[in-house]
Formats: sequence, structure tokens, C-alpha cells
Amino acid sequence: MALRFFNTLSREKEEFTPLSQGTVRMYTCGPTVYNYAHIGNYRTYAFEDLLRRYLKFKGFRVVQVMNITDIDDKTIRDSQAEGISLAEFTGRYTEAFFQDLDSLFMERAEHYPRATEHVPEMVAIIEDLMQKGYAYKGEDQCIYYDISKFKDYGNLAHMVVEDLKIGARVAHDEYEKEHAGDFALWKAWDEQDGPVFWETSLGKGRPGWHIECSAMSMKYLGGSFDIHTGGVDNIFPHHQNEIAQSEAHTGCPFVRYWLHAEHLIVDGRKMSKSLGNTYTLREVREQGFSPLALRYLYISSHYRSRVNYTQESMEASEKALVRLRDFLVRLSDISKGGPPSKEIEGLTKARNDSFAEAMDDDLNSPQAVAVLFELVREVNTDIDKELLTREDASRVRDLIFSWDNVLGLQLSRVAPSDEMLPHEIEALMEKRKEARRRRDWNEADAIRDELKKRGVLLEDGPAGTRWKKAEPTLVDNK
RNA sequence: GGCGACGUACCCAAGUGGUAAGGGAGAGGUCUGCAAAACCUUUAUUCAGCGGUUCGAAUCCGCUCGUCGCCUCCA
Repeated sequence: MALRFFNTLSREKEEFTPLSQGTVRMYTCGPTVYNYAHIGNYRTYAFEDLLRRYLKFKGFRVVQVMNITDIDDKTIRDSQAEGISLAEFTGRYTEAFFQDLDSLFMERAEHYPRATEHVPEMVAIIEDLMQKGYAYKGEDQCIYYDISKFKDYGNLAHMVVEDLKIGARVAHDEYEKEHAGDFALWKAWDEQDGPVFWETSLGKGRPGWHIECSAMSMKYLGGSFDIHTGGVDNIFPHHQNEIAQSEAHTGCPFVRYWLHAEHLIVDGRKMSKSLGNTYTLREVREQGFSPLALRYLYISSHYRSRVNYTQESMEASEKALVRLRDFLVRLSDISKGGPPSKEIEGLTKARNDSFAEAMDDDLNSPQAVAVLFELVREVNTDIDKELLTREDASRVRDLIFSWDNVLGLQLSRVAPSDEMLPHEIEALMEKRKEARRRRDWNEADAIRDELKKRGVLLEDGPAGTRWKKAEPTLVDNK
């Protein structure tokens, strides 16, 4: 089975092979730390997390770089509005960003370079671009990239430069550029920048936005690397500009596979400040949903489709997770001895093939999740028939854990039911057991209701009474 | 104006030529003192509409309707 990705460059699914065998180098556009990131941002980061996890599942070593944009118009503007330094301001949101990554159980990338720490690298590229004639200094002392010099400009976005409706969103006179499509590599200092500037050979000023990604990706990954990702809105102009800068600088192909994630929408509508529906992770929690349910929502639709965040879709996600967790608890309760069965061995192998087949096909995670649920139902049926031995259960559990290394739903951390309960809860359970023995159902049901109020749910089965917490707890046993 | 995407059940969502996955919700049933969990059955003769190609179309082509994205610093 071959791993295939939809490459924005060709608009086709292409078989994936890394430049150097066994290692994948990928650059993932990270946050601009001027605010708390919203659940739409995390949709893209979750896609990138899924990508890196699946590459590792396939046996690749992954070197992932995610930039932290800690200087741009917004960070400067908003830090000044608060009257604090740029570093203090961006530090706050950078920290919050990493906390959110942890809450969503995203793996850490290998590098998180900050733009402010790579200005010399950017300056070097800009100097080279000027020398080669791809860049010019405007009357305003800003340095611009001349897109007319780069013959393939528009190749990623599949746009013809002449067709661009100039000035659709930016005032013509905002910058003194030769062409409206030219973009700033270096912005000359002005009073609004306050203390934020670098004294360089290019003059006093600060870097433009696009150049940081070229400089930092190539520094950590080389002039040509395997994968570059981001949200669809970055295709043009950001990623197009990165190509123009990088390839003009190095003379070799910049990125081999461009992958872009579609946006998340809320209640069927685009997130926007005016609609007041740009939720942060904190707000998701305040609505009573867990970050893991959000993660489930993310992977339950394909990354190139829009995903719709609604009350209903989040409730469905929570319930789906409960079903998976209940299944794992059920597996761990199996004590039947005996040899492992050939049927379970065959089933797990077949399902693992289906899982990989789905993920190989451009990360079809909804299909992969469907395979997971099929397995759950099939094995549940076997458990009902008392066919499953402890060894079979262990095999199934191992398979699900290996999938979950990709999906990241923390199924291996589901609290086992032999966890210690507070004494008074245990006493109540014992009391109920007595009541049931006396067939005093009123008493037994009253105790069950009482425990439910305390967040403990009871399930009576043939092997005795099982309990679980209403709110799942995760244990750190990884 | 240019380029492009999408429209599958009550909701979410796979499926790109071989006869409609999966999750949630609803209904009925098995099990259970009851409940919960689990399992079984059930809910699209049909994939926005209309034509065409084909032995065969949700899948390919054309048109129509509808929703949406990008077109210069938004994930």
C-alpha cells in the first residue's frame, strides 16, 4: 500500500516518497501570537498532528518545524495598546498556545522557531534577493519582492497574475510598490512601530510576514524539503510568496508536497468576530465539552472538508468517545482463560489493513474511525457470546492502542475500573449489594441514584456490579 | 469580473464506474428485578434537479438550481 497525499501544487493525489529515505521533513505554519488561538486554528494544527502521527505510524522519522510569529502588525499594535513590551505580550499567548496543544494532546514538533530570533537569517535572504534582482527598495524605504520576476508566480494558487482583481481588499496607496501584487520583504521603521525595530544592512525596520517562513523552514529543513502545510487561506498569497522567495534564493524546488486543511465553521457559518462565534478552547470547555471531544470532531471529517462545530456535533463526539472508552473497560474486564483464537488474529489483521488503507488514502481519518467502530461492534458481539479470552482481549487492545497513537484520543489512558474509590462510595456500594441480596429494590435504586449524583455510574452485570465515573478521568500511564 | 470547491438519511459523515461505510438521534426486540452497557432488527430502491455516455452512474460528461471559498499579510 502506498501513502498518497493530495498535493495542492498538482491538485491531485500523489504517492508520497520523502527526499531522504526514512525521514520526513515538514514545515507547518504556526500561530501569530496576538490572541488566544481559536478552534479553527486548532483544526489545522490537529490535522498536522494527525499527519505527523501517521507518518510515524508508517515508520518514518519526522522532523517537524512550526513557526511562532511573534512580530507583525497585529502583535505590535495590540502590545502597544496594552502598554507592554512586544516580548511580554507575545509570551503570554505563546504560553497559552502550548497549554492548548497539551489539552488537545498534540505531539510537540521538533522545532518552534520564533520570528524575532531569526531576523539575521531573513536579512541574508533579502540581501541575496536584491542582488539577484528579485527585490527592490521603494520610495518609502521598504523592500518589496517583484513578483513579475518570478515566472511561476501563481503556480500554487493556480492563478494568473494578470487576472488578479487588484485592490480588492487593500488600498492601492497603502504601500509604494511597483505592482499591487508585490509584497513587503522588509518594512522600514515608522513611528507606530515604537521600540520594535532592527538596525540591519537593509536599514532600520522589521521583516515582512512571508519571509520568516522561508528563512526558518530552510534553516531547519534545508532548501528543499518534503511537506509544507497550513490552512487553505494560506495558499494565496502566503505560501505562493514563500515559493517565490525561497526558489529565487536557492534556485531549487522549495517544497515537494503542499497540504492544506479546510476551515472549521460554526453552526454552518464562517467564524467571525462580528458573529461572536470565534470560540477558543477555553470557551469550548465552558460550553461543557472536553478538548478530546473537539479532537474527535476534527478527525471525524476529512481534513480537506469543512468541519461544522455545533452543539449537536459536539454531543455526538462526546458520546462516541464514551462508547470507545466503555469498550476498552469491557476488554480489560475479560478474565476468560484459554488460547488466543485464530478468528481474532485474522480479524485484527484484516482491520489493521483497512485502517492503514484508509489513512494511506490522503489521511482519510473518518474512514479510519469507521474501521475502529466496526471492530468495536464485532468484538462486542464476541464478548456477548463469551468467545473472547484474555489473550484475545489483549490483542484487540494492543491494536486499538496502536491506532490511537495516530488518532490521539487517549484511549490507552482510560481509567481502569479497579481504581480506588473513596471509602464512603465503596461503603454505599457494599450497602447496595446487601440491599440487592435482600431484593430490596427501592433501597438499591435509591443508592444508585445517590451515587449517580456523586458522579459514579453503576452497571449491574452477570459478573457483578461495575462502576465508572460520569466524567472520564485519564491516567498518566503512557 | 477571474479561479475553484461543495450539495449523500432527522443530524454529522465515508464512498469517484459494479449496485449506498461509520457515529449520533429515533423506533422495536434480546438480556436485566429495574436501569445502564452490550447485541440484533429497523430508519436513503437512493445520492440537489434535468439530460447524456455506459451492460451498469452517487461516482464520468453537459446544463440548471443552491451553498461556499480565494483573488495581496485570516488556520
